[in-house]
Amino acid sequence: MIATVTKNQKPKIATRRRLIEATARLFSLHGYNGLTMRSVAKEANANLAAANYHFGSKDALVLEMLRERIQPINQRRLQLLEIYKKNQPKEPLSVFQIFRSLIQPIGEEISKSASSRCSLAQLVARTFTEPTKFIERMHHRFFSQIAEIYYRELSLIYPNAPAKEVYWHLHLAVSSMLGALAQHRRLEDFTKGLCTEDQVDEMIDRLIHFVSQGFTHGLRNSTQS
Amino acid sequence: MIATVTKNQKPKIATRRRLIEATARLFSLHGYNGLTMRSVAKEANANLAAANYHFGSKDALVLEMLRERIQPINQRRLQLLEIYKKNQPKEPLSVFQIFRSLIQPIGEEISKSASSRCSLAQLVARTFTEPTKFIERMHHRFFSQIAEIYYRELSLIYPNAPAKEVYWHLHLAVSSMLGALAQHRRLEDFTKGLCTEDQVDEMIDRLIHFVSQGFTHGLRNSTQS
DNA sequence: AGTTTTTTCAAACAAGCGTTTTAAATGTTC
DNA sequence: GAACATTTAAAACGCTTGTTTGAAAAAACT
Repeated sequence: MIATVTKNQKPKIATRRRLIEATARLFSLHGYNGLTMRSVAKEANANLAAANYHFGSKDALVLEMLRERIQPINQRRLQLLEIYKKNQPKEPLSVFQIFRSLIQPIGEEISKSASSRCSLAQLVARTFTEPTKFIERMHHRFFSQIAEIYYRELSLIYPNAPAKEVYWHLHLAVSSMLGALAQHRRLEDFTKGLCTEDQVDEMIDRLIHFVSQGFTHGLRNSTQS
Repeated sequence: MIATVTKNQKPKIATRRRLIEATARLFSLHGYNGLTMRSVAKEANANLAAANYHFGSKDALVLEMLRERIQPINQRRLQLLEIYKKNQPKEPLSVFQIFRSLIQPIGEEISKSASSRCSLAQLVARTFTEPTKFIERMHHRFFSQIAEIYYRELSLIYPNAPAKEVYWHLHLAVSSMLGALAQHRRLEDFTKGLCTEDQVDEMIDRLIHFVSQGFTHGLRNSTQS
């Protein structure tokens, strides 16, 4: 039942790859419920049964696709945090640096996948709006630990601030980030063409500033050390 | 086919009401695709055919429900803007007041509907993530004009700022608002119980501050008059 | 070579979807 | 009470969904 490659590790990985890529495209366009096995098969030029053969179920297919997309972003986040820390071993990170490390990697991945730029933004954002149970599991698996890391970094800057206060604004910052990613496709329409959807770098840059400022100035009892 | 009440204006409005209420609950929980006519009928203790009889189609049912929810909020927004203006006819509105008028009405409606507090937040937020075409129509019908009004108000405060700049940050502010509404249900989980989901007023209050600060300090060339 | 494993393919499965259609039941008006 | 419009009720209509099946094709291995 399960595909186990014994020796030659690359017998015909093409189909499996195409299925995942197609899933990513269609998921970001239409969400979980809007994605059908038949549409995936068609988009990937594969047979309907292929997806079930390679992944077992629709859930497993989408989950694998998400894991593949999200994990590199999270690794890059931690990497950026480490880089910033090494560059200034004496002083603690700034709020701006922290949110830069959180948001920048998404921008990098969006820019990397040249075709259909906003699809990854849509994908990440949709991950937080889809109500399905398996997405809930997803969050606990991929986002809960990284959220904890960022909470710790921020509370290092505001050692006297109540934990509740830091959590509140981290929550708002993350929500803003996700909202901005989700709404990005509407940018051009919303601004009557003044801002175009392909200005991903500018969006990311502005978003980092926006969130940092909101966090810094919105924080009550902000007894910064 | 279409229900037209001739004389006695309230023949049996109960079913129609229950259908809309059920639609609101299920829509905010499961989105458009996750909402089925059968689940609506069951939730409303009505027959499967009742919804189609009263509204004609699933689209029309959901659209009517959304209209009923969104229009009072938009009216209240404009009303708040007018009130603030009357209270200070000489000086222009502040950024804080503008975003207060934008966000506060949602909090009021959430608090009003005592049962299932976060459902309206979910509902409004979902309205912006659902990809369905009829929701796109929805936006142009109910949100495009009010977005224009808020752009004008903000550009009154920053008369020298480029339109693009104001649009950019209004977009970010609105995205943050929607993100915060969408993520509200995750607040308790995200903050490990420190912040509870029923603290709607606090969330709204913090959100207004967060967004105002992000807008004010994030704005480049912010030559405030 | 031959054998076995892996992959593809077309077809069918049961279940759920929005909608329509019938009829009966209920309420309203004269 | 009769005639009417309005509302329920149950069943069925096509259609799409995720998944399974069984045989054919391809690839890998000895």
